Amino acid sequence: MPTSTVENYLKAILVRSSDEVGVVSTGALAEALGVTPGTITTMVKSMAARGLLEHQPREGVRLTPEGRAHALAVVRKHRLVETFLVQVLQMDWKEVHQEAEALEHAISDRVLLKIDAILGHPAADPHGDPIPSRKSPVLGRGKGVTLASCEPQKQLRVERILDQSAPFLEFIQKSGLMPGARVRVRERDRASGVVRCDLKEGETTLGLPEAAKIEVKVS
Amino acid sequence: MPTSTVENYLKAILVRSSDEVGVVSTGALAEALGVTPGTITTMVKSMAARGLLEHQPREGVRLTPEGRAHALAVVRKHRLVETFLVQVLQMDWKEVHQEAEALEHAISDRVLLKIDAILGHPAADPHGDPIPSRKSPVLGRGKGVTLASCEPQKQLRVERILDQSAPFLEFIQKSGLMPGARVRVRERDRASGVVRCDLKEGETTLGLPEAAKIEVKVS
DNA sequence: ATTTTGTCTTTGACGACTCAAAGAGTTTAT
DNA sequence: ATAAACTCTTTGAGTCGTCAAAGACAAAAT
Repeated sequence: MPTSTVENYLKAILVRSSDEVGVVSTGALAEALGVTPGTITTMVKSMAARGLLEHQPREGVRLTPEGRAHALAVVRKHRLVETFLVQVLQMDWKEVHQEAEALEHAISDRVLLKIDAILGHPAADPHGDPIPSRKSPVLGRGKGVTLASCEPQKQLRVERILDQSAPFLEFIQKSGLMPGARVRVRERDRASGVVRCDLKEGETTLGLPEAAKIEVKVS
Repeated sequence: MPTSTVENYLKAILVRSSDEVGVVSTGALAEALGVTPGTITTMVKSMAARGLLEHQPREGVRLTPEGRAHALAVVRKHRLVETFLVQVLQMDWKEVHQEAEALEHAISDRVLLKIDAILGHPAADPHGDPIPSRKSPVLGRGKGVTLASCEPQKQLRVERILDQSAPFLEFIQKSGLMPGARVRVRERDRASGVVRCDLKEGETTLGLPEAAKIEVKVS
């Protein structure tokens, strides 16, 4: 049974292996996990020895089917727990990511099944991130249109928030841009790097990089 | 912040320091925690250095106020989680102890507050163990009468089960001796070591050591 | 083609937790 | 009172996850 450290490594690799080959550099992992590059090399070697991933020295790392399956299970746990914390325990939207970060390693499959059932087998968590089911290799990230890339003036619906940091989520909450909200891009100015949107509660303004973290759908 | 290992040591000491002085031998801890005596000595020294307990070599160990407070917080977490798993997640009575053993180290105080509120601030967990509140030094164990020590023929009510092992809990469940159940000792035979009880569902028989694990109250 | 720069790996070390086995202290028995 | 038995501590060692610093490699610049 992998330790929670190993589970965090698996998750970090999975989330960052979006391209076809699914290779992640050890440097990117060091950055993501907040440890030194040497630590990554050491851990990666031991995980490779355990069959969780393959390591091409100086190239990068790729999950094996087993590693990938385990990583997906952890992500599933994380997202179901987040959903549970919001819907059942009524916790604040911007706190649950941090809480789930700890709980995902402590919750058994038995408990997870109960949670999943109580929630009615949800397809997405409170940030709009899809919840992988027990077998599907789902994990699309940033495939869709965002507030930075959509056509202006169209009626949109917020689908997903691609940044779980507390300050960003707080801004989202304050401005009413949470998943499900209706929104329309009134004006986007490449020169000033500003996006101005209309929504029910009024108007809001944000920078282009921030707008790129809000996935939307024409509605 | 203590690691979960340290929290388990604290809990083990608290639960075993029932007498006045509150001293626990390192041998008893080794037994309880399933590690070798040498390991206990080492850990105990480092915990003493951190101010969580006092260690009289070859005498035993006693929690400091700080250690005791932390131990109580862990026990509170454990018992609230157990109650939550049974009442909200509808989990099986005999599974929740094991689950809570992991969750008690991962759940934040924020989440605990929500759980406590949803449950309506319960005073006891599903086994009848009292849930310490944030300040009270409550932790009586085995103070009351048990099926092995009560007067026969009296109408009793099961208060508390003093053994969380799955096989024992299964027996309790099967025979209907769960907390709250009405029961009467029909006959107790010291020679054969057998206690025979009547309850609504019929009759049940158990050994004296087992009967001593069932705390009751005259009703 | 060399050098520089940047990234990745190796090496030596440490803290937390653990064991096995040897040593020391205390209690009990004879 | 001395030995035997029991309990506790010490010592040496191992695993896991980590760092700092030194070394190796590859890509980019001159």
